[in-house]
Amino acid sequence: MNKGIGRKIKYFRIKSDMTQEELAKDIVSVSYLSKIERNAADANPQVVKQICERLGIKPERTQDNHIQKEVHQWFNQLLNGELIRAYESYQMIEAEIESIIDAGLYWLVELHTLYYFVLTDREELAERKYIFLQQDIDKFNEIEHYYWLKFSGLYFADRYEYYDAFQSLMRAEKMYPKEHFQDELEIHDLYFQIAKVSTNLYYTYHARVYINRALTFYKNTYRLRRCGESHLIVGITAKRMNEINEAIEHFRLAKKLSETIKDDHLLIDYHRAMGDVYRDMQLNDEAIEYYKRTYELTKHHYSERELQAIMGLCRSYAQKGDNDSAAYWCEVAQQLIQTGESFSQLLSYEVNSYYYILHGFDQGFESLMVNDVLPFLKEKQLHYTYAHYLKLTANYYYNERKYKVSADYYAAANELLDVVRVVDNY
DNA sequence: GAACGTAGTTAGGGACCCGT
DNA sequence: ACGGGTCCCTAACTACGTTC
Repeated sequence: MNKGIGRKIKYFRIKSDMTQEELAKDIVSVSYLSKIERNAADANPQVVKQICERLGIKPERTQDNHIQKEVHQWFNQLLNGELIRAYESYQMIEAEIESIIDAGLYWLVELHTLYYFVLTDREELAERKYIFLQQDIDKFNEIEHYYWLKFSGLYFADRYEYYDAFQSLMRAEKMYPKEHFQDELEIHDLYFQIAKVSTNLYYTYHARVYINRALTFYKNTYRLRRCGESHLIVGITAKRMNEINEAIEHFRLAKKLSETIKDDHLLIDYHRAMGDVYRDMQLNDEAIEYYKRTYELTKHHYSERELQAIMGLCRSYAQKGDNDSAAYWCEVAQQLIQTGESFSQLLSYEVNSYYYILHGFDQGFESLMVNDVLPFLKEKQLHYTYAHYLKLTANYYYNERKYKVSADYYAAANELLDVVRVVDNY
């Protein structure tokens, strides 16, 4: 009769800073309250009434449809990335927590809140929510568990922990509760996210397979922004498979879409992707034009994208042999990092290592690699990037005439690249 | 069919265990 | 030491069978 009330009692007891002993006093024993809270005992209505009175809440369940509607609308807004509307909904939902617990939506709301914090860049809140949810994994039902895997995956990805993100998202796909969803939006969102993470891990084959599924769906359902983002990913995979013309074609499609829907982020990413292609082909002047346009579009937003644009310029000039210009942009990057905005650790490390590349190596470089960059990449299991920096370190040792150490680093790098290939072909 | 016996179930409590 | 959870026990109640 009072099934499910335990969760509500526990929530409001903790909220009012009471222990089980305080709440149970003169009503039931502590151990019995513990059972009630865990829904292991179906308590006498009189007992429940007394407990609820002490907590100042209503013992009866609200059979209100409107909150269910409200909450599911919020879930959809998050899925569609409608952040402004999601923000408004969140304010409303937060105020109605009592009804949410009653409606059995408690965990689903908590799980989506994790994703909401990730989407809105509130890293600390997201971390706290992640740790909080992690303690209750065993209480999740099938659907809640699916969302746990998906959202913790996206949480990892947001922290640049792509390897963990990949593992989590793949597990989510395996246990995707098909019967629960009427349309195919959810599964294709998952495919899209897997593709994005795979791209960051250089799992080109995986990225290609998943993004094609997502793109087909987004095309058929006219989700233009996602189409654009998908074309960029397809292009990046094509570039990595040396299909340069195909890559450029997809990037151009993304650009067209970005103009149609007036999406700045997409337009910025297009220019950067084009810059990357031309830099790969050693056409540095063309690359610089695209990176400059990217920089103009992002300038003074103090964002990750701005820093990426600057580093694109730095790399291109360095590759071109124009060390003065490269040093200038490296300096700009260093100043941007010092604004205090939180940039990805990886990008900050790259800026630091470019400083040494451009101004000459010294012990500082060795220390940066051995103490910071390499352990960081190893821990985050970013194999591909790790291999890149291992090679860079190997080069450094080679120039220092420390051939034995250098050879070891080269060997380690090659071994890692094999790991990436094996995982990607799995 | 009333009285009694017995086995099973459930609300509830006390002692103890475990992690912090 | 403290808060919370678990194990095991008891009391009360129920369902069912047996006896007179």
